[in-house]
Amino acid sequence: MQNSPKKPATIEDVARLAGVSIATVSRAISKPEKVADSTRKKVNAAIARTGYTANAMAQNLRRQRSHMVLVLAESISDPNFPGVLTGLEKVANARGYGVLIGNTEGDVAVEEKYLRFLSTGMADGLILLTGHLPVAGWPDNSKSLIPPTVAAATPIEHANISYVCTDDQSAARVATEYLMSLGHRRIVYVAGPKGSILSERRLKGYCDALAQASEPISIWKVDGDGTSLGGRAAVERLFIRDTLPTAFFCFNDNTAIGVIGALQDRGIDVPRDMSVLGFDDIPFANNITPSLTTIRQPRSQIGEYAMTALLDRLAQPATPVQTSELHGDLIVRNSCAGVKT
Amino acid sequence: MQNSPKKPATIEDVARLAGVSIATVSRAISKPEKVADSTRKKVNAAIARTGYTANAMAQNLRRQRSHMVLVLAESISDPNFPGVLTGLEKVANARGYGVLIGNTEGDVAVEEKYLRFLSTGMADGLILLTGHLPVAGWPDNSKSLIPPTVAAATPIEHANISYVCTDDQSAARVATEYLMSLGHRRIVYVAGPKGSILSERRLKGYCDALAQASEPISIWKVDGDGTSLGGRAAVERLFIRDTLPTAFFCFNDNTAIGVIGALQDRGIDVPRDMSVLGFDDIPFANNITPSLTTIRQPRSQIGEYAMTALLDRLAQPATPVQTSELHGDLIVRNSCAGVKT
DNA sequence: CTATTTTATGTAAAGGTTTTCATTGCTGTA
DNA sequence: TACAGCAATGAAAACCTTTACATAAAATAG
Repeated sequence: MQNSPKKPATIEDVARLAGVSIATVSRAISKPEKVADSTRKKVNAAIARTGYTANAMAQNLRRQRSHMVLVLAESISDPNFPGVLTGLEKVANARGYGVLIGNTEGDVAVEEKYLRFLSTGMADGLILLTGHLPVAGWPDNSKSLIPPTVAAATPIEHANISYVCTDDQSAARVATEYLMSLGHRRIVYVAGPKGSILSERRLKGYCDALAQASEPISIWKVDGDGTSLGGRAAVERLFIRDTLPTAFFCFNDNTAIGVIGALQDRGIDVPRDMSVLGFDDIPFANNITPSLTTIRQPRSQIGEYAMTALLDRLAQPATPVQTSELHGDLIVRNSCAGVKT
Repeated sequence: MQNSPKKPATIEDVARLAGVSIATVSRAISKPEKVADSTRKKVNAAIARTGYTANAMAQNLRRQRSHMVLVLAESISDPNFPGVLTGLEKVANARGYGVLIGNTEGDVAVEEKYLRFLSTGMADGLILLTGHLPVAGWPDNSKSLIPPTVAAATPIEHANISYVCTDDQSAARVATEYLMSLGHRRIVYVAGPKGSILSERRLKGYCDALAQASEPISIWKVDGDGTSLGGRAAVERLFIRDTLPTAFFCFNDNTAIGVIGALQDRGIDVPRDMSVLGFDDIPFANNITPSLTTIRQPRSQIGEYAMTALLDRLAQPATPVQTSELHGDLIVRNSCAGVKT
């Protein structure tokens, strides 16, 4: 109720009001059992009266910890991002950490800026959603100290970096097997961006499934770029040929949506005439017509695991680098059907 | 090239190496013109050799500024969020500020947690994307100091808070006029969530347009909730009645997508039989069939304006509270057509 | 009742900057 | 020649905590 003071209260104000030393106030807050009941009560009363909150910067400076984690993302518009971030935030908050987001848009200069930021000590750890090291050779030949790092959603193979992502290969195998179980034999894989590790991993699963078939089925891969436009373009290129596939397994849902759109434009009914299967289970997968059969990435879980791995490492630097591949479920909706006889 | 040191270099290390005092090092960095050329060169060399980066916490403590802004969002999955955030980040980064994101999911406890966080001084300012004050009565009856605040995307009417958002009313009027120009006279407004300020603002614009018509057109409003399911439900309820609308103006694109889906399920062709118009121009608006005619919210611009307003206020506390309503464009695609004769 | 341990508190250093103020050595003017 | 003014630098205070160490008082053991 006091008229708002110009300056926020410091620990010294509290100490004076409570008639104790600042050390006692500090202890009353952080190690209450170390302080006498009566004093603790006085201190708490003083805190309440002054509206005191400890200055985080002073704490951080003293403790040499910022209790912040930097998340570097290629693009926050990526439909997978919100889910992963939710998971990241959930465990970060639970453990008293804040989450800082850096949106790089693939710009190396921006990445470097965030790296410098990191070296100012404003963050204790780094989560990479970019799928690559911030700068070539980092951290090995970097002058500055680098903090614990974990890659999420897209794996990064590096001795010093844990990663957690979907088990793309198994999931892609399951997806392809599902199409095969519907009778499809001409299944095309619409790939992701050139050089995408994720696309390679999914391609492998697709090949695995094909290899297991009783009769031989040949691998059929066309290029894409992970966007719906890329999906459309893939369809256009395919229709120049004589033989057409009966099913599409797409690198991701965006691609699948483009494929479906292009097929519909050509008067082809999905799933009656052709089947389309995606990957990701983005929020919109259920909103298009036909609703999309796809693999669900456990986004939130990926975030939770990644942050847990990072914070464990922060708390206990000796914790070994570990990688987890999480299971992705096949979500059956209406974009796949039995092959036309 | 030196073997990585256990501890990061401090300003003292640099000073020793350069043979000057720490004050000079500090000046050489922040006010280069205040220091002799020869010394500056020595200092820079020392900085390069040590790989020194100033400890941000110590700087912040001393300067009483964290150079961080907290962005409180209801949900980072909101399709408008990435665009706004991009704008926010753009100007924040350009002006040396970091952006911290708090995802409240509408949980008051979480909001309060972030508010406490704010009062620790870890952020200098607050951007509210939530559409409401963090806690009832805040900041008026709050004990703790509250930092400069601006609301973005959803206006908050408060004497102490600037806001920047789309000029919903004008945009909604333009949208409705467009439908009228196509010959529609039975236009239904599918509202947003109960009590949504945004929905009210758009409703007003819709009414404005109707009021201007040469012949009287009656207002027709049905409930929705801002989701595609809400849109579907609205259609179901509508089809119990005798008279049907010829056009839908929807609170947002998600609603519109639900409406289109429900209409298609009933065998109604959009736009031949009925027209549907959305609001937002979310990334997916172009990916559905038919592609969605809608109002584009200038998301990135909203973010830029909001952050500019906040940082201006931070730099110059006397800057008056100001509100901006930005123009939203009508994006004509394929979900609206002339009324059937 | 003394000697020892335990408990509660205070003092002061440390954490890494920025910035005010004081000092030194010049340059140029009277 | 002396002095004002200026440029370059350094010493030290301030920012606000946490915590190691010291001290005093109280409890326990012998």
